[in-house]
Amino acid sequence: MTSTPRWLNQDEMAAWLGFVETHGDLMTALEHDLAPTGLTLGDYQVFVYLSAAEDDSMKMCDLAEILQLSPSGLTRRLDGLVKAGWVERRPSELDRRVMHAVLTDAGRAKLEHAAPIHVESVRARMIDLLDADELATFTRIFHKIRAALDVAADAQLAS
Amino acid sequence: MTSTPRWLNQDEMAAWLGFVETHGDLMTALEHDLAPTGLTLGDYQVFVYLSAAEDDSMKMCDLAEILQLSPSGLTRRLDGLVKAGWVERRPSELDRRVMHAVLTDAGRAKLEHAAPIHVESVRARMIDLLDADELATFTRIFHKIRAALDVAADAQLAS
DNA sequence: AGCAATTAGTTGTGACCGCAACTTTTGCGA
DNA sequence: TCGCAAAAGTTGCGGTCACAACTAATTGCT
Repeated sequence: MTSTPRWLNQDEMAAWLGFVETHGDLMTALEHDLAPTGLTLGDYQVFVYLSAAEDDSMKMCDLAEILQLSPSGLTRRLDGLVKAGWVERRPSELDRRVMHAVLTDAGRAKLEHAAPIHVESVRARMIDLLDADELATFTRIFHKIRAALDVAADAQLAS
Repeated sequence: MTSTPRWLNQDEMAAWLGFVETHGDLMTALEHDLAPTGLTLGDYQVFVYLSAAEDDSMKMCDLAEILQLSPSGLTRRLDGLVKAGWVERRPSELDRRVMHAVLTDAGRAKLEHAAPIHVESVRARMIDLLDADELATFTRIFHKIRAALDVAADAQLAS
């Protein structure tokens, strides 16, 4: 009953390999650009989401989900940020299971210093390379991929 | 002398976040699809490049570069494949510093079993979602990004 | 030929992260 | 109200990987 595999043709292979191989190098370059600030990309992402949240504060579980991190992964990542004095843990008063991660003044200062550097890095290595059409197509493509992943996850859940 | 940072506008932010966030989920899904074969994506990539090479064999340093892995990273990854009997280490006869990684018969059988599963996974989660124009744009975008990375690396080297 | 610089690969060390197990707290159905 | 399932977070453990230091072999320059 198995049909012949629908192998990738040359164009499809080029798209796939270009994507996979370039992603790694791009992230390495961004990490390198950000390094002089003393932050990793992981640190930076925590700052971004916390600074965008109400009271510079988020529940651990929400933060873990948005960062695509396991609960234990987030615990360990926060350990480093707390030790550096950039983030505080604050127990919730409403639900004593919940911990909030809160950006400190030092953390906010660190972010404000790093943000222009990181934005310029992302622009120079990706965004500014694309014209308006390319940007729109790029966004649409990943939106489609995301949607398919979500559908598959729902189907998995329903089984 | 510092000018106002050129923050990302809404469209640019959507493109960037869509890319970063979706990549992680996509890779997780591909890893999950491949898991029933007993292979990780890392294992699979070694197989792909070895099977495409002359004599199913590659020098460690070439393999490390194409896999975007440090020398030590490749040593450890091969350790697992060798232990499983899928790959052999063979010293070069021309240069006694060099080790070749060689696909075994068991490794080739494993790849031939896994390949259709992985290809279907990549198609379902990405390639088949794109029309011809999108595929071409996608390829062109990552080609641009890669070229910019290479230029930057050359400039770094020349300094 | 002979010595220095380079190259290939491995190992020690430490960072990061996921899974599973566990504790504490909350929510819900009988 | 009681009791059990579910949820939040941490810790132990194992896997993966990069950096630095090291060994062995080759290349190049004199």
